[in-house]
Amino acid sequence: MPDRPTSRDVARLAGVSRTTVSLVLNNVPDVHISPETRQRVLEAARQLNYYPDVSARRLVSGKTSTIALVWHRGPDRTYRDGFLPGLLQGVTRAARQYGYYVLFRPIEPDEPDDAWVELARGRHTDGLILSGPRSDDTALLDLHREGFPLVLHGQLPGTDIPSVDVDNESGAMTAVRHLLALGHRRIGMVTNAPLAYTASRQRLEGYRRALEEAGVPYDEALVRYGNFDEESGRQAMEALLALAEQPTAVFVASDMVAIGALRALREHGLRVPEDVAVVGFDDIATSRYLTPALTTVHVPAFGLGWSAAELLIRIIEGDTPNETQVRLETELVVRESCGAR
Amino acid sequence: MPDRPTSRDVARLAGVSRTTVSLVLNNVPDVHISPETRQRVLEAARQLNYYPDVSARRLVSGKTSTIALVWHRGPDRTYRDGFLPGLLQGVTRAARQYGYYVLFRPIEPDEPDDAWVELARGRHTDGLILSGPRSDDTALLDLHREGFPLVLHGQLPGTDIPSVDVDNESGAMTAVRHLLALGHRRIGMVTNAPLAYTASRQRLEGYRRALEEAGVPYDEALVRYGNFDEESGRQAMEALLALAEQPTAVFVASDMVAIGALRALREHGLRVPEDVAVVGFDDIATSRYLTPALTTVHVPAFGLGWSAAELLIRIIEGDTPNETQVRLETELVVRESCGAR
DNA sequence: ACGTGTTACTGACACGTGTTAGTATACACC
DNA sequence: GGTGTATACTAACACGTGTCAGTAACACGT
Repeated sequence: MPDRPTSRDVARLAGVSRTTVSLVLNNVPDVHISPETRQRVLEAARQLNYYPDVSARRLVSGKTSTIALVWHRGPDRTYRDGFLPGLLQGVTRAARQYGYYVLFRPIEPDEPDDAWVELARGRHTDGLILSGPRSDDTALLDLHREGFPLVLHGQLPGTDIPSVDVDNESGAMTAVRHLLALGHRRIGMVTNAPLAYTASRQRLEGYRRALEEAGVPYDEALVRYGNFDEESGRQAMEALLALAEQPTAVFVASDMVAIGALRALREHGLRVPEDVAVVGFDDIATSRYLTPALTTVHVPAFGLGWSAAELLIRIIEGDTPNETQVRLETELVVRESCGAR
Repeated sequence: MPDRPTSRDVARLAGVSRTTVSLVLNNVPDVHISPETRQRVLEAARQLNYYPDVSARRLVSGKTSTIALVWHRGPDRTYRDGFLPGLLQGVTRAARQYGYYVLFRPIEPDEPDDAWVELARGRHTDGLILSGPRSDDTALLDLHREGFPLVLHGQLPGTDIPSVDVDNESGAMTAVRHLLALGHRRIGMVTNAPLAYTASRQRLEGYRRALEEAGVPYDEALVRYGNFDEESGRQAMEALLALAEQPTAVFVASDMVAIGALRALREHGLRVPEDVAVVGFDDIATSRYLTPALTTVHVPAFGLGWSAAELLIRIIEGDTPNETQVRLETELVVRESCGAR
């Protein structure tokens, strides 16, 4: 393995100083280099197959041109795994557009929650996107206070840390409005997760407001709580079916949980959508292939990734955006399970 | 934003030289530091919340402690997207275990195929995992010849570049053997992709060998070619159903393609598995939720990621493994579509 | 002849760390 | 009392780059 060429080698070959090499290769503006010299330097660099050492460049410039995506592995594994490719593609695409690299850093359950801080403190990256933030993370607040560029994917109530998320409440409203428009009045709900999760509370609130808007009284007996997975959906649906007055439609605020709900309905010999209509949330890849295909609320994974990265890079580059709390709209995807066709 | 503390600040506070700080914090062996001094240094570092600057460290040590996963976005988008989370988790887990970071670099269709070489040439990383390599990539061969650490995910016939892949042929054999054991003799096959792809050829070869082993003659009319997506599977199945003598079972070498095949069967009013048994390949997340649930060959995404990263890191650290062509075994997942239950 | 400005470059420093070679002291050994 | 050795540290260099201050040559107007 021959020694890597440095800018010194290029300078020697071109018969100029190292400074000139740097000026030419970086296309520094407002500096005069004769066309012949410029050409000689470029030719020498090409001939030696010279690539600048990014570590040295990082050290002297103080910029890493790298952002990191920190991925907390929580209990909602399945859903988030389906979400990752889109999000990551959005992040990397925006990063590339602005000339940044992307470091991917999952935090495994056996690691401390703040295992990611070294990325910031050790100058690994110029900024961080944190997916699935915890409010008890003091390191997070410290870094934000010190002005380190951060963007959250998901919400952290009570802070002004820039964040990107989907508009959960409006998404849930759209879903429930759709069921109301189809004539349903007795509409049950299964949440995606316990109410400790912000998204769960917001989706429930959307359900509530849609009912209110239509003049349908809110009935607590019709609300059950999912817990990310299929099994929790099955149990929640069982509970709703045990009611004296069964719902004619159910809004399940997570496709994964909805899969369990559909199974419970099938086990009870009930047809979807004829006997009970179902609408989900998330639009995971599987939903379109279910029988019946699941009507659901699409979450724009790519858009979230793109927005998060773009917002972060703006902050890094000192451009202070006037809106740092980005909420993307969802979209209702009508398939078979709601009975609209 | 106050200035970041450097090792010089720590040294000053602890009343020692910068060298001593480095020796203490890196726990350099075979060097004698008195317990009191050691304690003073650690205390000073803690007090200043000192983290070493990795760019400086990288520059002087010549090591980046980073590996990159290069992700070519090819035509098999859907399948590979489902594959990414597992692979990435495997890569990052192995990386963490050995103290490496992971840079994720997708190559978009509008980029040149060798857009990733700057990662190697510019000393961004100590080594690369390339997913979906192309054999016409001369930059790849150059780097390998120069001794740059590389591991391929997927195979590149005719080179000795270390690679990690699934044993496609044996996986296909297991699937077809299963159908043979269930009594089927007229077994069709739909490939996952055109035969230009190594994996397609290998899976077809597995089908062939399993038939041969059972004394069933190979009939070219029973073989059709998929092209990654659902629609190609539907068309291939249509063609098989148009045969005078229809198959009683079909091995579809891709779950995504199998979904299309199932749709064609449904459209023809045929029941699965009663009229036609189906076995897929890949075990994408959706397969278990199909109706009927798809029997398929599980591909260990996590294991592939883990193996690739571990192999790469071994190579980086100068440990020359005697086996550089890793082939992981698949596992048949029996569900409903094969009729074994 | 003189000052001014422009062009085309270069020398030297700085970034923050790891590491080698070296120094000063203390102590043991015959 | 000289030699050898272990202990506890430090001074100085190196990694490869970006950039600021400076310089030599030359043109130009008066």
